[in-house]
Amino acid sequence: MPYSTEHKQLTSARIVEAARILFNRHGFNGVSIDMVMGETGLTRGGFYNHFESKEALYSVAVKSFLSGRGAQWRAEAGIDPTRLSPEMAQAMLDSYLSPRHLEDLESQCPMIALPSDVARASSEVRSAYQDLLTAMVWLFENSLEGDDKQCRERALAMAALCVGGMVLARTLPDFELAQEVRAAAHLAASNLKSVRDES
Amino acid sequence: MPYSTEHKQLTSARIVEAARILFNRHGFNGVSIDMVMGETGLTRGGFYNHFESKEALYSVAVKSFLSGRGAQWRAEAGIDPTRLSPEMAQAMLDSYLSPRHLEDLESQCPMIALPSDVARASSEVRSAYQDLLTAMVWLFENSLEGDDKQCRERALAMAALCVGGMVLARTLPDFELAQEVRAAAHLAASNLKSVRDES
DNA sequence: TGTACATCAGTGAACGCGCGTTCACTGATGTAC
DNA sequence: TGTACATCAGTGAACGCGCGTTCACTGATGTAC
Repeated sequence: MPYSTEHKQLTSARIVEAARILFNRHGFNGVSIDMVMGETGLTRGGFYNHFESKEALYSVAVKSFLSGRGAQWRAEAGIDPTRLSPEMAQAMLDSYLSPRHLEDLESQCPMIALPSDVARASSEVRSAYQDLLTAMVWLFENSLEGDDKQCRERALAMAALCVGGMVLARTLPDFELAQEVRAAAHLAASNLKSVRDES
Repeated sequence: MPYSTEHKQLTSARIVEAARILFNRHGFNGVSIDMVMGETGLTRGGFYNHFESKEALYSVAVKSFLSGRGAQWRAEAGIDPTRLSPEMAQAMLDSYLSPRHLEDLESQCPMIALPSDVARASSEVRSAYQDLLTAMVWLFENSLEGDDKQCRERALAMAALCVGGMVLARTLPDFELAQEVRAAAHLAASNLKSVRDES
């Protein structure tokens, strides 16, 4: 039994982390296996000892965000999933819709970086992406107070503002306008925290 | 002077229209010059009589939406840019965030179809995309009533909900969840129509 | 403790394919006479 | 009206490159004795 099994797992993890960052920055088509393996300190051929295809890597890289860099984000923002409250929801919004997140091409949430790639990808990739959204909505939903149905509606709208606002801001070449969109999404999402009478 | 200049313009327009539909459906990388020209009823080589590059075509195709298929959408939704009102804003939201728009891969707004392609494209493409957003925000902003600053903020948030909600819904493999996101975005955007006291 | 061995992570050349772009050519068209 | 001509939209073969994937090989490692 040459090489411990941990050795291989560690290498896989390094590949995934390099891939997550590269995909975030350059999109699915903008990244080659060569780039990923080069960044990991390995060479092209070895890739297929670890993953079946480029697309398989992609879905693992998206999934890795939740427990990896995403967990770090949550910790930094002071979010504790066991003690949810409207203040916690606000902390998430402040972090997600922050100027810092808008500019962080490497460690941003993959939902922002890759939406149109994902919309046309395999069902495995799409379900990895959906897992991220589901987790986000769950956090919002359980942080809010009030009628259940309304909590869910507001949580979903918050998620749409978070992801949508950032995706949109990211595409705009005019920096000022991009920040305006981000700030408006932040304000609108914050206002969703408290209940209001519906039309 | 062989071939009238209109002949060439008409051909260009046919190429652009075929491209718009194909890009909408398959994304930038999913479409080849061959496909576009084939759809137009021409062959590969002639393309460069009309456009400098694939990316140049892309930006023209995005721009073409506003006055082409987008104008048709507006007409069908009963939107008259010369008679704006909160009801007009509601009509836009109803149309943009409709189940029909979610399923219309061909004629959907390009802002929904292509965000992550655009975020990494040339500045020409990005500015074409920004033009669409600016037009959309302008319509919302001038439809709303109340304090100027608040009108703009609400208009931007509405746009973020429209584009973001649809982009997000489009990526989700679970149809029910996708519709839930769309509906929640629609509700939240509708609520932004009327003023409310801010925190 | 030291040595032969089996395993398999990693190497790097090669394959095959798609596709953006180029280019020499064709032929339909409008113009000049 | 008819004919020769110049133009240029359109053709389709070819080029060149990048990249996902394959494959025969290498060599580092842990194990058996």
